[in-house]
Parts: sequence; structure tokens; C-alpha cells
Amino acid sequence: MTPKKIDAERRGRGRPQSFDRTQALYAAVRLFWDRGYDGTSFDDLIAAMGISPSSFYNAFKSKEALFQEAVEAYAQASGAWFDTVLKEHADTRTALERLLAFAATEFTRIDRPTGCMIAVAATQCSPSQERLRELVATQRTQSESAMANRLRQGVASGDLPASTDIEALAAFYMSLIRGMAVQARDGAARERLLEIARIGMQAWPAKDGGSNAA
Amino acid sequence: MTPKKIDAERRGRGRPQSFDRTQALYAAVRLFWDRGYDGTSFDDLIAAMGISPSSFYNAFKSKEALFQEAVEAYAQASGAWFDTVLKEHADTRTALERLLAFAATEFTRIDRPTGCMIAVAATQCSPSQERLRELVATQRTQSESAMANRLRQGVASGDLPASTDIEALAAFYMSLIRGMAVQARDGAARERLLEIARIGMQAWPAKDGGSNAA
DNA sequence: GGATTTATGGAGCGATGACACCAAAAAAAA
DNA sequence: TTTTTTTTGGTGTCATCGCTCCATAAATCC
Repeated sequence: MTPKKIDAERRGRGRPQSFDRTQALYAAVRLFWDRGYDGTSFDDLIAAMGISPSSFYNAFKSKEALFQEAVEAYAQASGAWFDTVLKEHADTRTALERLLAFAATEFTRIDRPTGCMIAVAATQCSPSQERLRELVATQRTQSESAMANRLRQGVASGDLPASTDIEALAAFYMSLIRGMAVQARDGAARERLLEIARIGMQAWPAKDGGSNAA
Repeated sequence: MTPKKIDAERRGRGRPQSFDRTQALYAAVRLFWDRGYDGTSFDDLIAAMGISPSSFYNAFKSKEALFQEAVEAYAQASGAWFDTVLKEHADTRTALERLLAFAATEFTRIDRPTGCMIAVAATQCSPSQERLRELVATQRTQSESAMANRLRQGVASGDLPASTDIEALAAFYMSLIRGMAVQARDGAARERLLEIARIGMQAWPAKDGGSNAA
């Protein structure tokens, strides 16, 4: 077996791809983001990606496989700003405040589909699409975990009371963000989302002696 | 033209329907609720409703028309408890508190699909389904208006500061409820949703001299 | 240059989806 | 009973969806 050089630039032997795979993937992301999985047909995809069915199959295997790649690409990108915003503020409350405001801004950009690709995707689907549902549900769980981790840091650094129910607080803020995504899809203005975010921060736990007792 | 008697009991001339239309409609509601519009096929529907294609066509016209009926039936039923809970408590804060708790309970019933049929439905769909999107978006808007009206009453009765941004507060709580619906779909326990609701109530505006200044 | 390898364009295909049609059945009206 | 009206069961149909196949093109390797 001759050692095959498959380097970063994927210099292979045969005919080179006539399109930019990454760019095609992003085109798919935008479509899935805007229309969802069922709302995006194979023909829509190849048209937007500018490739033929055979090139599609060759490069992405199947619609489902492409969706998975698209979700992961989107999650990586959005996860990046998610983490960046959470980490670039030492104060936990400020970090959350900035995160909500950033979400409000991102969800209402005019150069992209509104809302979030993952926030409410595949919550209702046929049994045969169970794998897709799990795929996006997993991403939602991961976002929530990331936020919970940041909140845990907050408890450790004294920004939050030791009695704080981390999981519940993370679930609260993720719920709010997902609801904001729906608002954005329904056409809410950025300022409206920012107001929702501001109100959400009013629920931030009091410094100490929390009023968590029922 | 002979006057045709089409009374409440729909006593007509021809062969009577062999199935209970209302019951069939509820079967459709459950399916759409669980799987969404695209996730529910024509064959799924007639199987669950226990009728033949021709009976379906005769009684409900089309899948889209049935979906509209199903959404309206669901909205009427859920709108009923929504209004009931909002009105049966004189104190506005208590009303909202009970509403959130009730939503948490309703979204996690074991005898029904989890979450809400409308909360996040059709947020991502193909351009050809624009009518469906508007249909459910309208229902979401109406829920928000109903809540805004109740909050306005709260301002009038002095439960909320006069400076309260009613629209924003309603948007906040509806966002939270919709996020809770997603959590429920992802398998969150009822207690978790109740915690989210409880945290949401912490954002309730302070009695007076609100800290709304940025 | 020929062989080998990989990508491309375009046509076609099997399955599913959402009805649509038609003859038969079951009721009221005459 | 006959007629009229409406519903029903079963089968057929047309479009769309998501690929799949094949001959050809364009690169590298020997």
C-alpha cells in the first residue's frame, strides 16, 4: 500500500471538486435554518448549493447526513459566541446579561434567517425522524450544560448564592432564549427582544439569603 | 326552494356519518400536536381517525383545512384555561404565577403529548406553507394579547406600576412559556418546569419606583 | 501518454404523499 | 316502493421527494 497523502488541502488523485464544500454547507445551513428539515427539499438544497445531485451525494452522502453536518456547523459557530460571551465577563450576572442581549441581536440580524436554527427545531416530528429529533435535542442540552457550567463558576466565585439551583436557573435562561427565538421568527423587533432580555435579568437571584422558599 | 332544516343535530336526508366528527378531530389534534403538520401524513390521520380517504375528504376537505380546524379547536380549549386562570385570581401577580404553574402542569401530562401544540409550531417551514405559518403565528399573537390585556388590568388595579411596559412584559412571559414547551418536548420533568416558572416570577416588576432605568 | 482515480451532468426510478373518482350503501322524502 | 341525497370503501392517479446510475470529464501516478 502506497502511503496516501491526504493533507489539509485534500490533494487527491482524481478530478477536483468544482465547488467550495464549506460554502455549499453554509448555503445548506441557511436553508435548514429558515425552513427546517422537512421544509427544505433535496431540489431546494442542490439549487442553493449550486451543485448536481451526484455531486451532492458524493460530497454529503444524504440529506440527513447533510443536516447533521449543518447542525454541527451551526452549533459550533453559535457555541463559539455563546462561550465567548459567557467567558469574557468576570462577573456572572454581567455575563448572562450580555449573553441575552447578544442573543437578541443575533436573532434579529437582517443578513440571516431570524431566530435560532436549533432552539425549537424538530420538536414535533414523525417517529421516523426520531434520530433528527435526538440530534438537535442533544445540541439544546449541550447549550444548557454550558450555561450551567458558567453559573456554577458564579457560585464558586461568590456571584451567586450557594443555595442557587444551578440546573433550574440554566433551564430558565435557556427557555427564555428559545422563546426569544420564536418571537424573532414571528417578526419581533430587536428592541422587543432586548426588552425581554432585560426583564429576564430581573429574575437574577438576590445576592444572599435568597427568597427561594416556596 | 324548499326550506332546508339544518339544525344542531344535523338531521339531513342522506346516509348518516358513521363516525363522531368531534372525536375524529381530537384524534387529529393529538397527532398534529405530537408530530407537527409535516410529520403527520394523510395515512396517519385516516388511520388514527378511523375513517377512509373519501370520508376524510367529505368531512374535512383537505389536510390543510383539518389542520386549521385542529389548531382552532386546540386554541379554543387551551385559550379557555388560559383565560380562566388569568381571571380567577384578583391579584395580577397571583394570576400570572398560577398561569405559569398551570402551563408547567399541562405541558407534562402523561395522557397527552407534552408541550404545546402551537407554541413553537411552523416556525420553520417552506414558503409554500406560509399560510400555515401565519395561522399559528396569529394564535401566538392572540395569546400574547390576552396576557397583555390581563396585565393592563393589573396596572389599572394598582397591582403593577403605571410605568410598566405591558407589551414587553407579556412578550417576556409568553417567551418563557414557549421555552417551557420546548423543555417539555425534550423530556423535562414537571418539577423542572415548575422551577422555571418560579424563577420567572422573580422577574415580576417591583411595586413602585421600578428599576427599569438602563 | 496511458492507466487510475475521483468528480460531474443529466436522466431516471421506486416510494410516499395527498388526494380524486366511482360504484355501492344507507338514510329521508315522495 | 321509488327517488333523492349524502356517506362510505376501495382503488387509481399525479406530483414530489430523495436519491441512484451511467457515461463522461478532469485531475494525478507510472
